[in-house]
Amino acid sequence: MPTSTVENYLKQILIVSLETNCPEVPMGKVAQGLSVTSGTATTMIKNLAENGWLHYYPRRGVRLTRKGKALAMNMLRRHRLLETFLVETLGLDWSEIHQEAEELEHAISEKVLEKLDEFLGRPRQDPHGHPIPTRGGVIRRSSTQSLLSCKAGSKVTIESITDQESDFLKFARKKQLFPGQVVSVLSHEKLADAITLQVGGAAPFSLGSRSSEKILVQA
Amino acid sequence: MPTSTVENYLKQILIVSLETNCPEVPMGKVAQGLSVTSGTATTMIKNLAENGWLHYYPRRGVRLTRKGKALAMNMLRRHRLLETFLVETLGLDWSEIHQEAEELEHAISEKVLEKLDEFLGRPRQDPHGHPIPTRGGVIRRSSTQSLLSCKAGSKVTIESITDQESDFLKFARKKQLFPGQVVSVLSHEKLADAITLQVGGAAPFSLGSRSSEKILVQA
DNA sequence: ATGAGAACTTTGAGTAATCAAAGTATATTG
DNA sequence: CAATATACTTTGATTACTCAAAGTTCTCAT
Repeated sequence: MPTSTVENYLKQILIVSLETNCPEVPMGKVAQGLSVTSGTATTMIKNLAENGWLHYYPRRGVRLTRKGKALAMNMLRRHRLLETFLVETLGLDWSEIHQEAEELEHAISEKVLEKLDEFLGRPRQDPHGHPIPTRGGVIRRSSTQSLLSCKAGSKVTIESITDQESDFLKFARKKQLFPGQVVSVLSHEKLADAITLQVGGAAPFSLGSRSSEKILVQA
Repeated sequence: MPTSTVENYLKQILIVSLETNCPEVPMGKVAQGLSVTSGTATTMIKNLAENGWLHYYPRRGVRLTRKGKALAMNMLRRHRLLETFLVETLGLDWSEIHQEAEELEHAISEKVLEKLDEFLGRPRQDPHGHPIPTRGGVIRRSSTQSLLSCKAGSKVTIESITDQESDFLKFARKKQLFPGQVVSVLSHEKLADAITLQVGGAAPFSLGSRSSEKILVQA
């Protein structure tokens, strides 16, 4: 059984490699992400390599093995399911759940995790809008997701606008809604059929479901 | 912040002192309850004493300070609330929750614990029937005795099962021995060390003293 | 191409927890 | 009371981290 330190290192490496879209992660990022000195990271990484969690290329970086990636994905799944639980079920604030989940993810068993997933209705995204890996360790690409399905508090990047109406596109452009833009979902009132958004530092505004489902986003 | 090892030692000492109804706990019980060698327990206890968690009387035993008892009670609260959550909300089996809670209790924050308590409707007892300490660290005691002290012919209600062994709990459930069940004591042979019971309409069966003293009841 | 600085590794030491085995005190029992 | 068994403590070693500080390699700008 891997210790929670091992779990943290692997998860951190996975997160960086997903962020940078590159499987090889430099040592500096590892040390920095885990708030340890670079010497500590080197020692630990050599140990992880010996145990088959990753490949270590001295002075260049690190790359997860299949086994390492599987565990890291599982940690991401745990983390994101727990965050979902903390917000959806217990009503904790969006801003305070990360640290909580960070602790709990090492303590929850596979069995409890499955029950939790079931209880939550097998959510596809956490409250931040990040995709939750499947039990098999796969991240379903969320590009088909529309703004309509985003939860309040999530932060998403616009991928495309699925409408050719020039009026709508003009409106979208005026509101800075175009691919690449980062949008904060301030609220999502299902009953009022309204999503309130903010783009950059501009004033917040609302969209109805008709409009928001035309906007495809990525977490 | 105490480590989870510290938390475990203190909780174990509290449990034994509640069971034996005596605040002083011998080293042997500590080592045994935590599955460590006696030497390990001695070393650790000396360290706990230095940090004000307990008083250490060499070759006699150990007694929690107010500070130590407060933390231990808090651990018991965490443990029992988590067990309740695992059974009530996630539907885990009664017999498998102890080990799960054992891990989670060290990872859950005070804030999440309060939200959980609220979500569960501030339960007073866990699924085993054990009382859940209040936030202030107080156990509301009810007048209970063990099945061992019941006379032939009496009819009692099970309040709790004071054993965490998964095998025993499975057996107990098979025999319908769980909190809330009404049990008729058909006979109690002191010399044969056997108590014969009937639960509901099922066939009568017998328990030895070892087992029957683990079952706490109310008249 | 070189020398300064960044990025990384090595070394030596510390902490928290553990065990096995040897040592010591206390209780029991002949 | 002495012999033994039980309960406990001490000692020395190990594991899994961690840091600070010294040492090494690489990159890139002049």
